[in-house]
Amino acid sequence: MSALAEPNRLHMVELLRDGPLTVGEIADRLGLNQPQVSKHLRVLSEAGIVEVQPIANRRIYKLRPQPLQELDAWVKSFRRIWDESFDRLDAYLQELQSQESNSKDKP
Amino acid sequence: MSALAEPNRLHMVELLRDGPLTVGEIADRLGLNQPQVSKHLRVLSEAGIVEVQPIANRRIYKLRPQPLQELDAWVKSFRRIWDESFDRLDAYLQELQSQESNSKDKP
DNA sequence: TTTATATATTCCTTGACAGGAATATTCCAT
DNA sequence: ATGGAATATTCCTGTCAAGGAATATATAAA
Repeated sequence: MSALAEPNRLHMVELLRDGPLTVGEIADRLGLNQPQVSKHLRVLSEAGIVEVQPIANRRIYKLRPQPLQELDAWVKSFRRIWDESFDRLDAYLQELQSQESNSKDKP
Repeated sequence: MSALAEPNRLHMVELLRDGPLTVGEIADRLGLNQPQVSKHLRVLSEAGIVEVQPIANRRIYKLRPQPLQELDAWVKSFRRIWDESFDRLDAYLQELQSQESNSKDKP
């Protein structure tokens, strides 16, 4: 997840959403110079977010599905927070209160 | 998204998935000391991921739905990458090739 | 075999950020 | 009013990561 925290890398991922691209193309479209793009792609690659296929001179990068699927699953685990109106604040307040009275009752 | 990049903060968010919690409780369950927890919560709060409700002495933190919804939407925009078998590598290779012959034809 | 193109790597510097320790603040209880 | 809990803030320090410039590597082209 920290690989996606860097803004330029996030942009790269969004670029690659529309299909594979070459290092140079990414650099062009994002207005970055080539070395930084290579470095960022290296990070994305080591995070498993991206994979590379060498074609002659160039290297074509494309997204790997798995990490996105995992992220999707992770986000889904929060669904009930907005699906049902999931507040639990009232419940929690009572919980707190009962804890306090417990510790008062048995000093 | 960079707010979630920090491992402890990610853990906090996962903790809060099960309901609101107090600063002290978060510190206990994650084995962190209180000042760091407050600092991380501040970051999460400024990122809009978390909101606070003061109750007497304590501050109860809970998740806000919106950022998670947005993240969900973002991830969904990548669905076709694994829904349909979305490779586009072949297409892209031909694209590359035609570009090259173009630049050769008009020197 | 030399030259050019595409990409990766290294070195350096700078800025941001996390953790630790100490302190400030706020509220409750006595 | 005073002491004590719960939380926030500040200061300091070390670490790490990003960007720039230069260079290395590999492949194609001449």
